[in-house]
Amino acid sequence: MEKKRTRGKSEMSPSTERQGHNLDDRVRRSRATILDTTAELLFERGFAGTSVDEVSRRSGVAKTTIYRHWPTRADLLRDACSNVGTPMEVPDVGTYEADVTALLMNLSHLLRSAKWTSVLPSVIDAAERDPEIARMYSKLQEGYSAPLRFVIQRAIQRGELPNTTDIDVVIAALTGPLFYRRWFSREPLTQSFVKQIIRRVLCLDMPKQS
Amino acid sequence: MEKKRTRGKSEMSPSTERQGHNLDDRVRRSRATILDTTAELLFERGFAGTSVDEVSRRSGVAKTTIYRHWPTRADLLRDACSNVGTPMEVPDVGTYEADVTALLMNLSHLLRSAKWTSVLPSVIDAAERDPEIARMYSKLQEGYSAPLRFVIQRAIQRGELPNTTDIDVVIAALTGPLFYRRWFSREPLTQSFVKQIIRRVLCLDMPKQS
DNA sequence: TCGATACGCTACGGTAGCGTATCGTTTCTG
DNA sequence: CAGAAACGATACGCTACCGTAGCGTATCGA
Repeated sequence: MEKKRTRGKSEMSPSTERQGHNLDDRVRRSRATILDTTAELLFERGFAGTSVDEVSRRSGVAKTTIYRHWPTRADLLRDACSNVGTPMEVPDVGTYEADVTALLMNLSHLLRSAKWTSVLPSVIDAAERDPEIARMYSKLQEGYSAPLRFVIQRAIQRGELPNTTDIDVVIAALTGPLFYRRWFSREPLTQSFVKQIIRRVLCLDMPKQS
Repeated sequence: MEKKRTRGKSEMSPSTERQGHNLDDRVRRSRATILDTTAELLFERGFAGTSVDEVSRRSGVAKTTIYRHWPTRADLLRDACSNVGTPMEVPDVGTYEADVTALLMNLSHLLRSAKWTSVLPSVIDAAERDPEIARMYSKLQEGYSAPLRFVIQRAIQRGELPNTTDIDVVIAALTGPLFYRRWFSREPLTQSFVKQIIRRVLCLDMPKQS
């Protein structure tokens, strides 16, 4: 039938990379294929809709092999989730405002188009009841917010922000509305919206209220 | 299978029971019990973890009876979800800032303690793939944001805000960070945090930069 | 009181999924 | 080339769940 195993570039995930040099090539290929297919299914069907049988069918890897590498379904899903997301680079455009704008525009673009965004509610839902997933998600979350945190810290050092600034509050004030728009209100996430948020949070133009 | 009846009360969807006073007491009791238990299970186990069998076991209502009122599990869950949430009252403290503060303090309290918050990610996850649930959730979301929308509109009429204000942006800017804190960053949702968000978004005191 | 309606109980068919076992085959390594 | 390790294929047992059927019982309303 259909074997969509791509033998081209065996790209391996960072989590398995550390033991990579000691590992059999077959192992690396299997793991990569399984993880890729699992992620793909997660994006399509979410956490609850992703089964080991389906991963096996779609990937062409025998179910036996899957269980040779992950003792249980939960372990596989956790492993596959722990790599979702798109690492964002730290911009250095010169000013705090420009940095923030670059970062948030990038983020809003991801929220609009990146496939992995469709699985995030599943992960958060799972984290609500599974402490292990909660831990895994915390690491993810750290990664998401790291660039923005860096930019804010740099702005403080540069004197663009008072050193009493609560960084976590600023992060929440800036990214929270984007996340809200993507998942909670489900309104379009336009560039205009992002700019207005930035203006408000950074208090760039002052409304005329006395 | 007889569908024609002596009385005009043939099959009614439970969600459209405007004629509740005409209903058999047994029907009202059954539906209420089933819906309550379903909601309870949803809070505990989320969307995927709530089964009809378990609702039957816990509620003591026969599974047959459940299927007499909801044709399928999805219908039951959708119906049970469509009532979650806590209706918030519109405050009238006098000023825009005070109104917003009252509302957001209330919201943050709900986000910290209300049981139904644990099921919201499940609903949002389901809405990501099921358009019918997406519609149902849209109505929920409208209800959540209605009080704040009203307060903002009133402030515009009072002249406290410019009439060019984009209401949806303000709603996102104010509530987004709270939601972010509750589900995405999983940091504590303190009163101090809420106040800082309000200060920033309303640009109350500001080190206007430059 | 009496008919209509709702309910409870039990059982069932069907499906999907998890995780294991067996055994033959391929592929890496020394 | 030979042994070891990994993989594939198939089958299986088990559980949970969905949704339905049949039939007897309880309850409502007139």
